[in-house]
Amino acid sequence: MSGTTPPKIVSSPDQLSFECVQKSCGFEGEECICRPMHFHFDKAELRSARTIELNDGDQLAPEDFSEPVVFAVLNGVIAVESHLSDGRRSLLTLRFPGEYLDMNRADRHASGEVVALAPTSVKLVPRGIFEELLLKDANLRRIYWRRSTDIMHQQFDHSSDLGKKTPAERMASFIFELRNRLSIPRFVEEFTLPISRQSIADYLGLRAETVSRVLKGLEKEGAVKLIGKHKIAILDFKGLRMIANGARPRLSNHR
Amino acid sequence: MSGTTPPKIVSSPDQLSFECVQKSCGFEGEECICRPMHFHFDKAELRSARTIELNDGDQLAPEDFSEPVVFAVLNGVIAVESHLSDGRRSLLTLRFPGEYLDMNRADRHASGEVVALAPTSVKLVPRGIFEELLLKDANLRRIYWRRSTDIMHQQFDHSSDLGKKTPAERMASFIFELRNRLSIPRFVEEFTLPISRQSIADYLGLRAETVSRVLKGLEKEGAVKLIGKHKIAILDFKGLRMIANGARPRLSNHR
DNA sequence: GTAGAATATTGACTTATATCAATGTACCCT
DNA sequence: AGGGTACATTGATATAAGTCAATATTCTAC
Repeated sequence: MSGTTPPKIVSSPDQLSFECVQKSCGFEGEECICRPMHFHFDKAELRSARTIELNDGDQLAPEDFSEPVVFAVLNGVIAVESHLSDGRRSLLTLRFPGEYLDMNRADRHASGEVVALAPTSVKLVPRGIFEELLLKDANLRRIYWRRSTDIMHQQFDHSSDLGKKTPAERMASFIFELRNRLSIPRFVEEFTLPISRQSIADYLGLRAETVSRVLKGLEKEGAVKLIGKHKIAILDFKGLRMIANGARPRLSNHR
Repeated sequence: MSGTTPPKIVSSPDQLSFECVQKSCGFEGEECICRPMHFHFDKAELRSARTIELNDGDQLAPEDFSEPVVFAVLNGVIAVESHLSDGRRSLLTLRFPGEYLDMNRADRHASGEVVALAPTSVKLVPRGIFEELLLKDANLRRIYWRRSTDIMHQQFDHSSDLGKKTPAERMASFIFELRNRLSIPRFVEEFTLPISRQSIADYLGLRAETVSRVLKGLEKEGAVKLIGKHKIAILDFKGLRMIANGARPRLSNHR
């Protein structure tokens, strides 16, 4: 019912922000269906919640975990990062604008640090306050429960990527994951890779060199087109989808 | 406050059942702290829920997903299983006795089938009924929310295993994961590997042959002892923990 | 606009683990 | 108890992706 028609954006904006995502989905305000959590985090009760600004590489401070919290990403990207004792780095999960991350001190100790992978602002809602709100608001509850299982299944998909897929297949999956989670609409052809090659590698269980080679390989295959270093366009949706699903016999990715 | 003292079990029972887990934790009834969800799934409101019996390899039937459900594992093991188009199999997540799995039809379509990896019984609670109960029961709610973030962080840990760990490190992590999730108490030395080598491999993103070799390697190192094919004892906790955390320089696992 | 630093790409080489194939062992059923 | 099937182990080999090192590109700050 919003009077506006979808704006004719063909490439998504560089800066990752909720407003951009919202705009690119073609709807506004309560009409925006792409990131439903955000609006609920924006309720009056939550407006008072502290907003934290982070730069690329910044870690959330320990004191931000002194009680269980829900982080709501307004713009940028955050990740849960873990390091093995010898320094190997993994990014266990990513959160984009409009998404949230449940954390508490014990969890953090177990699984890793929360870091920003770009200039980021997150709203920090104490878990207790959030739970009270959940109890009062059936609609929020419905959305939250729905979203929670979505997130779990995102993690499952990610495990599937890491467990048995080749680098090219992981990369193809990741490109679709980005497209979905950034709510890039159909009519947008090219969009920004919001994190560095190194971070992509650490998320996909690869080395940065391999990410480079695989991206080039996908480009040679005609599946995608790289525009500069940080933008990508999917040229062959079907082909890329097949690669992501492991349908292709094999993709020789080395040179 | 329970009058009973912990039974002197030194090896855990072969059959994976809630009663066994409960017994091996050394407490009984409401005193049993190891698997809190189970008792709540055992409430009067849920007793009416259908129980399904499955054999090793059985898939939950599509009609069991016609509405969103919570599966509560009473005994055995279930897994979410996915297959890439060329047949590669992954086990995305495991659920042991006392644990639960949220599923709905859409999820299932996205992430895979639910299968049993052993003779198993699961209680099938319609999501709607479960949510009503959650609203009424603050204690259940607390436990459920707590458990939900635990499960999420279990998935994170698993991603960390899959992303950057060597086969030996994954295996070491998995042994601890089993020990924890089966609530094997300290005084129990040996316990049963509840799933096949192939399933371990598919959960850890390895091949069955590699699992074999790695287990043998860990045994040679003196970290564990294999008793028959399905029991294992941890001999060197600290050493195994170091391997799991990637602290060891490297472990030559081939022959 | 240029210098310097950070990030990304490319190349040559190594090796861990997958693969393929054979053998061994456990378990189930009659 | 024994025969057959499924599961697990062991061995030999190939290769995908990691590693190390050099070069190129992009970004930032002055």
